[in-house]
Amino acid sequence: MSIQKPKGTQDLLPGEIEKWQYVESKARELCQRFNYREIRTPVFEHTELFQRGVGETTDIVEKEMYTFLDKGDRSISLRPEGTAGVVRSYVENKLYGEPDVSKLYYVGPMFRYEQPQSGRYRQFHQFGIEAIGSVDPSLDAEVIALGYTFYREIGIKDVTVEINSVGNPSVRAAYREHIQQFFAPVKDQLCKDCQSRYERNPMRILDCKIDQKYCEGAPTIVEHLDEECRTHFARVQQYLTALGVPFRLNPRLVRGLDYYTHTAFEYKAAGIGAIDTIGGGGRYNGLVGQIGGQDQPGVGLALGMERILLVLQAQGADIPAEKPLDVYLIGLGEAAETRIVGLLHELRLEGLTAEKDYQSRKLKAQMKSADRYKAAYVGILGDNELEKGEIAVKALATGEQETLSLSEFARTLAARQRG
RNA sequence: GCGGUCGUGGCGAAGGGGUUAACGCACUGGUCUGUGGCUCCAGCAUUCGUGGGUUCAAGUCCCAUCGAUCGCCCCA
Repeated sequence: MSIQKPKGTQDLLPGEIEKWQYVESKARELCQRFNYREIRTPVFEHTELFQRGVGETTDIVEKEMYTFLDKGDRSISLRPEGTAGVVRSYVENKLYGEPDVSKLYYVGPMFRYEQPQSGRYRQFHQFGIEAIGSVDPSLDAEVIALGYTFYREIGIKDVTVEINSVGNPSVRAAYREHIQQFFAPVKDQLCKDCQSRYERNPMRILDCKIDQKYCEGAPTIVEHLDEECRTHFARVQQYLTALGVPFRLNPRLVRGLDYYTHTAFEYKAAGIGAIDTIGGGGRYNGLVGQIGGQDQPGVGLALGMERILLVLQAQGADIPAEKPLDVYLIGLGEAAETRIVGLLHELRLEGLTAEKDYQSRKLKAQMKSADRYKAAYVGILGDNELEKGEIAVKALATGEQETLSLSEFARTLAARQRG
């Protein structure tokens, strides 16, 4: 059997790739307006970076990483998310030495070893931003607003923004105990998953679809925030309102990465089957220090490209397709075919999109081909035209045909197509 | 890691033990000695994901395996 692509990966072929290019170009353009600059970091890093950054006990690190030993016996992992690498680079390149907040964005592949399903792949792509160097809640709000604006501008409808505060480490430790106490009496009635969540990540029980009945009246983390956390969260909400970003408080929102502090948020939209999260992020004060830098607070987000495209498709959004051809050239006979090659190049140098046949097909087949390419013009050159120094030019849309002189052919069509 | 469904030409899809594997789309050629989109005609799978088994006989039944897809966990 022939070789197939690895499970959970995809080939993005012409026809599909245009959609990616559209979404990516919108992302870059938006980042420029918000003054975020691109950063490209390796797709693999030392495994330790993710263990320290993402967190030893997270699902991502525990069971989803592509980890291997390289020839120097170093443990290497394909990046499962973007933040750790960006923060590592921030530290390694001493970007904290710069006077302003570092506002960075990235677009690229991430890797997680999971069973694929709708909207989930082993190699998937994220567009993300990171703003490092400030605790200002207006920065949290800006990050959330950028994501929201992005969805709006590429044409996704009905995006919901959910926010929560997950406090700081000491708030969270205290809250964890509260919630364990709350569920302790019903612990044995909880579903199998929640029984393990009880130890590992009790906040997740609140998210469970099966055990909702036991969740009523459960303490929320928001009720347990200390003064500093509460103030920060309130300010973020004020700024979001000022920015015109509608949001919903979700006291049960918990993210799967350990590094979040204070603000956590997710974007949701329907259209990907069982999955509705299309992006998320939060603040990560403490992560930079954990990775070994002089401590700096940060906030960021990551949006799933595949999920964006799935939602766009589900909503029937029209995404720019491939561009039609300006000119298709047909040469009849050896002399004409030779001349066609030069003419084709002239057209291309003039900036037009031009093509010819490479399969020695009949005139009729070449016409069909031009039609498939949606060519605006077909140039037909035969012996009789060649003798007169002319070329027959047919406009496919109208069927009208004219004769142009070979010397001004390229310039004439270029002028028309540019206009 | 676990569970459901599915794997037949470039694509969509019939066939559910019996001699030559429907049909549609696309494609190629002809109808039209140098002009596309329409019509009509012709051509286009020594073979049904892979491996093994049952049988006189296997796309068709059984097992395994790989893959796709959807779901669980978790998330993008």
